[in-house]
Amino acid sequence: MTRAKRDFGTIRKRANGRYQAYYMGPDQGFHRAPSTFQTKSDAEGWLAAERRLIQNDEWSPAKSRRAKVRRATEAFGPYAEAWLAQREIKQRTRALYRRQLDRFILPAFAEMSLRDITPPVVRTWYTSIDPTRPTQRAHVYSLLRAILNEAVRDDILAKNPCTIRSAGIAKRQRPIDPASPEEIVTLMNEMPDRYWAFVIIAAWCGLRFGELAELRRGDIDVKTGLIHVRRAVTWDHSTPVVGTPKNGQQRSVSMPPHIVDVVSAHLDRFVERPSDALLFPAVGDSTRQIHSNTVRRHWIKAREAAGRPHMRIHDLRHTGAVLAALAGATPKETMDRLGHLSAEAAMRYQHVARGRDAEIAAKLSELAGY
DNA sequence: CGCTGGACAAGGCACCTATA
DNA sequence: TATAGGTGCCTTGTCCAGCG
Repeated sequence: MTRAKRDFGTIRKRANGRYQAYYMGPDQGFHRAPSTFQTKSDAEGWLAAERRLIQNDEWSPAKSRRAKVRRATEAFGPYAEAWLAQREIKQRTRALYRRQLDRFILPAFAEMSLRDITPPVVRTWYTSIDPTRPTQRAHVYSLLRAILNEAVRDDILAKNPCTIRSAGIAKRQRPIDPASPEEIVTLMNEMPDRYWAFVIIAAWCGLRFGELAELRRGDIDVKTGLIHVRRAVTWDHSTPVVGTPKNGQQRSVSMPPHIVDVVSAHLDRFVERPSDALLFPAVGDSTRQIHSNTVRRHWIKAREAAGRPHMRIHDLRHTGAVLAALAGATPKETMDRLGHLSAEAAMRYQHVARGRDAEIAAKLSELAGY
């Protein structure tokens, strides 16, 4: 029986002619190869591989690695179900993930073992998802990546096979294209007069639809020109739900002086006296908030007339943000006005405004005859 | 019968926080 | 500063009921 001592590990020839290898691990424990080897060089190869793991700091006791291999053959389906069940997320997000799993992810991967989900497999799957729905595609990809990231953290996978660059980022489809002051006037005039103030407040003060729909007489201070945005309405099926504005940010927005008259006339003509009377109530029920589809129906006609057939109601808010920036508001001031929490959101409008400013400067030069 | 307000589901965009 | 992981809300398309 020979026993060759080496600089890493030991190889021992057994009586039956096979070779056995073992070494002392970083954990100071004794680790033997799971089986003996036919040749000495096979044993050496095993030792070299173990040593590389230690050097790369990827080593773990062989026993637990075997457990890992077993778990890696676990099917994706059950793993994903457990992942979703254990996640602490909002009901709404859970429902979203459920749909995405059922429609896009499980049909492709449910039966596969985690180990068999390789980057090429993911790539092939990714290209099979409708690219004309980029937001959905990015979201679904993100979800798969998040689940497999958990498998990495669980030490089931060494690396996440979702390696497509930027695939999880949903780019905005349309550039921010605010309405000009002239277009705002046209849009307003093309709407029924009970919505004039709606358009003008959205465009010049940048309120969200849900904030406008929940505005009440008491929120408007004609004297100081302030609109207090304290609440917003959302819809749970057919029931209006009143809460704080998105991000929980209450704020007060100054009306530009030129719109105060329109707003004040609106209060006189269309709003009931009590301070909790809605500015834009549902038709036929003054206690109920207007439904977005009701405004939209008129909006679609108005935007055609204004030559902006693709403009959405929410784009009026963008308009408000860009106009503020154009008027010289700093990013911080724009944030406060719009109720943003992050500077990035405000900066987007600042950029658009800078582009506009350059346009205006160019027009001025034209006027001057250059 | 066309118009209007409204319900509803699904998709998309806006915007956030944490973290590397 | 970029990316990942979440969450909220708006838009779109379609269908339906009530009404003049």
